[in-house]
Amino acid sequence: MDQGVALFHPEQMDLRLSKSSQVYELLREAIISLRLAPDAPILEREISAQLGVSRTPLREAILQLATENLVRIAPSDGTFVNRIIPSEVLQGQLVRDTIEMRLTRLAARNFGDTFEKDFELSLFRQSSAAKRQDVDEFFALDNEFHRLICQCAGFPEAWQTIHGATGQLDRCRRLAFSLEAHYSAVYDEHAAMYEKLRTRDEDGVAEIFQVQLDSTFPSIDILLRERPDVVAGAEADFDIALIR
Amino acid sequence: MDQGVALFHPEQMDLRLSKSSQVYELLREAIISLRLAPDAPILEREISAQLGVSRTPLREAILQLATENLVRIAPSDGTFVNRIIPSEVLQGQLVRDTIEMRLTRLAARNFGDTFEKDFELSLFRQSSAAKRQDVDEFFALDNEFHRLICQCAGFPEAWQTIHGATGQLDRCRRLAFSLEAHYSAVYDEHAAMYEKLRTRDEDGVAEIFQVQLDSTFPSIDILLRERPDVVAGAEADFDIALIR
DNA sequence: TCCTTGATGTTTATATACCAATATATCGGC
DNA sequence: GCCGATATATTGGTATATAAACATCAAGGA
Repeated sequence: MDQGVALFHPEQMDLRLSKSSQVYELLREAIISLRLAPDAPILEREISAQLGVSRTPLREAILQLATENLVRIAPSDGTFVNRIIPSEVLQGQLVRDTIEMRLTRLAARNFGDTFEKDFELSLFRQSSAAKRQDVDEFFALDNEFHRLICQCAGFPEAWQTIHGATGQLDRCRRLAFSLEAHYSAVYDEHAAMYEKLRTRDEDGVAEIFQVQLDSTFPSIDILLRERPDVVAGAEADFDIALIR
Repeated sequence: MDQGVALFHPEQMDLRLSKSSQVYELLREAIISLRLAPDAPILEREISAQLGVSRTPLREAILQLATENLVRIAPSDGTFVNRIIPSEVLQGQLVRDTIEMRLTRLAARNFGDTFEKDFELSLFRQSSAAKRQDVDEFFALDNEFHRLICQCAGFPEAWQTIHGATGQLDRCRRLAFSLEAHYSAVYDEHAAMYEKLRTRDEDGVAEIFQVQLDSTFPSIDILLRERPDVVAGAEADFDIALIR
């Protein structure tokens, strides 16, 4: 009813996972990429029909998104995609700046040779996606790269914690990325990080990662300038000094 | 069938929340307190009957617990309480040591007088629970105290991230607590932290919090000595040096 | 003896239908 | 135009049924 063309199709799903997980991944990607825009309603009946699943797994997926504050469930009213909430973007930045930074240092300290081929494959795919200017793919590979670092640090489950706390931040980074398309800069940073990891240069990898983290702040500026409509509240809420 | 007496009763539930959330809190508390022991099966039919809710909200609660790795869902086999997983205890410690430490410092920097009464009420209730030697209550208030600090730091949602990452750690702390019952030491630390927060002494509060964080390591020793049966894997897996 | 095979029962995973509660929109009356 | 009754849509929760996967164990053959 709402859209002329359906946003979701059954063939998008990854059949190896449970239905709930498949639907969750699909919805999350749609929200992060802004294909599902802030304030857009999520109709259980409509989406379950589009995807060919029942309300049960769909509801489970939506609940998960609600715990990440990506959607807002208003009982007896509807479920809606949340706008980008400045304080939660900053919270995500705080999480990356603390845990992920610590894990990245640990990964350098404990780097094991068995990860070499994983990193090299990841970097190759990144360069490939960069050449094709494929935002979706590159952004997914960016996440995979950092998840790989968590594994390398010996705390693979920690990625879940980080990922669950950076939904709002990801929307912001992703949007800035699609507007700026600075593929090569990010690729170069990742390649440099890998070199430092491989040589167990803890301070070296931390320094580069800090640069990448700080590049979020210009992204926030871009977001505010280009798409104030997707942000909740006033510009002043982005008080970056709060976390420095 | 499994137990002579039912672990759960309908009257335990907090009616202000949704059924899913009520069941989630109840199950989580039971797991953290070890009333639901590791390897114990969680039967959807049985528990939904005990609590007087249908399988749908119960399942949603179980799924949430599964994302925290407190339970393991084996499709077509059963759902079981996980043992305490050393690497995830350390991960929880890592999370507290990084994010929560940062937030605690922020709370001191931004302390607002409106929080004074909240802290004072919390401390009063802590001392009351300590007098009564009420482990359940004191442990819950301990968590509430740290959550309050997150609020005070301006990132109330961040508690969710911390809480979701420290389930395994909490079981360990909680068990050591019930074996040691060092109520007064923890209360004194909290009172001292509040004093430092109130006077906006960032380094001061950080120092005390660090002491409290470090007290986890003796707790791990207690856990290994007294209850090796609830731990997954070998003692050697607790390689604390990994995160120092 | 050992291995394979298949029957059987249990459990989760999903689907479906239905009811309750409630927020919102609609529409009529003034 | 404003207000209130009513209709409608949506989530929350219940109940039940079916499917699919798996563990277990007995039976049977090499």
